[in-house]
Amino acid sequence: MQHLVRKISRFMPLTSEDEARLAALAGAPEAVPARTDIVREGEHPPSLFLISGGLACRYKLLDDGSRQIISFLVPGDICDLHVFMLGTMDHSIAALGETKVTTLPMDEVLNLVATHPRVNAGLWWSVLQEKAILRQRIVGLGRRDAAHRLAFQLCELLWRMKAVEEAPRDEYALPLSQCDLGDALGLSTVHVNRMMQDLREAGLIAYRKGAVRVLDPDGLSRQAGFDASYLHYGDAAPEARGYLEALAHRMMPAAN
Amino acid sequence: MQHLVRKISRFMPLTSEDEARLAALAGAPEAVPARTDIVREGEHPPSLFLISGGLACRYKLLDDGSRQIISFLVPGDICDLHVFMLGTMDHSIAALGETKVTTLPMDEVLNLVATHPRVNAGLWWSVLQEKAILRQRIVGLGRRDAAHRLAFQLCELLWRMKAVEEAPRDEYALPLSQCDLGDALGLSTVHVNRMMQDLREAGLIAYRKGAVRVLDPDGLSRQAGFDASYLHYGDAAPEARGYLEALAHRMMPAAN
DNA sequence: CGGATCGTTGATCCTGCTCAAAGCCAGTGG
DNA sequence: CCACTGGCTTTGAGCAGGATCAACGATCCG
Repeated sequence: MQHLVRKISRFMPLTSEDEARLAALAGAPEAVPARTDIVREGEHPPSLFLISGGLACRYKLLDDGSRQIISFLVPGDICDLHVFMLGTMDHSIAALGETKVTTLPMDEVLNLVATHPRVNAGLWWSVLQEKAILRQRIVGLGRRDAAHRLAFQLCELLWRMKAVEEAPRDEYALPLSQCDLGDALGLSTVHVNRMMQDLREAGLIAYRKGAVRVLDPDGLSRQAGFDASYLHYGDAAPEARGYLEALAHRMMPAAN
Repeated sequence: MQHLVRKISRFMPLTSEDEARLAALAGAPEAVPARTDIVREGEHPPSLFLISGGLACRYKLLDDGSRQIISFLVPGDICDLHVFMLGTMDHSIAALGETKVTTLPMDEVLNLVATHPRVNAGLWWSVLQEKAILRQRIVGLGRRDAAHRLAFQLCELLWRMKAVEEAPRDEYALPLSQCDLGDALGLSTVHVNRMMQDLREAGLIAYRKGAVRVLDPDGLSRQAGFDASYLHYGDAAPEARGYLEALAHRMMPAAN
């Protein structure tokens, strides 16, 4: 839960009451083994799942058996926030390495967001950030070559991990095979391997036992054409604050 | 504005008051010439722009001068709903053919969604639908070949156009060049041309003067591997209704 | 030790890109 | 009315980024 608070705080500070109420939602983290589905396409999960450790991914399987990884979920990300509104999952979510998942009861979350506008805004902001990440991935898949895509992905994960304080000294856990990476980047395993070697030989990254260390963040960013502004950290709209105060006043006249 | 109401109604019916209040927001539609930017990357638009006719796209330009079209905007889509919360646009939006744009004053929209939970839900639903469309596009770009991508895109636009009643007899306006289509599908103009010919020769579509007629929707869907469920029309979560009623009660105790 | 999974390397192939040129309009101006 | 122009489509030929296929080494684990 601390991860979620950190992520939202990157956008807009929460009050200590907000944080306390959020923390009160979370049950005990549950360990999900590597390569296990957390939510499957077509289901309608009864609660929300918060990634509180490890790494997961959204993916779809195709008729021909191939798989496309749509996005990665890092600690602080919520698997199925959208089933607030949508009936069924249109994709699956799986743990990549061993992953910790915290269950948040749907009705309590609904109650919390109905009474705590900053929490509400923070959760919706994370939806918008995810959307921005998806857009950026489309650009990469459509118009960048393999080397750029890989470097970009490593940059993005570095920034997102840093935002939740999971990348000390520019090093973060990346518990996935080159095959997984290929499924995410729209490349073959073999080609991922060769690109990875290039990055290592260029002295930009080191990779050992499921963890990446970015040796030269600036160099890697330059090589990737990476500009973190699409992640919108610290980029709240001026209206958002005013809107929230208005909402807070409307919803909780006694408390304000 | 009628388009937006139709789109939202595909998800959850609005009351006649909701519709009236929405309609009251809209000023006169303004014509934007083809190939003109509506919103540019880096800006922070002061109002919301609703596409009320024609066709627009979100896109990013890359350092090397190439362009990736991220998604298409059909009538009823809102350009910059996310600047509710995010400070700056991380991409641009341009009219493809001549497009009609209606301006919605930000503060009035904020006021409306604060008091009309069904409208609020409908707008957020459209954000979630857009997200689902982005995910599907990632799958296409990462793992489908050129023929599938093109067929899929034509299917998606057909379904979205039908949802806002802009595709009578399976025909809809597609005012863009094959170059634009290539920028959307991650293909070269030349290759789009050849794939298009294949579809025509297969008797699946006809294309003349900026309009596509889908001659065999089932055949095209089969060829594309298209399954419309990701668009989530008519797929509201059961919780959504209960949540909305609770919100409505909380926000407007007098009105309910 | 045997088996499974993953990383690495080399050889070959193919989808789709690039380059180039020619046809096809629609608009424009003489 | 016709020549000219510019944007778009169409076609052909050659090229290349990355896929595919296949094999081998490394590591882990029962």
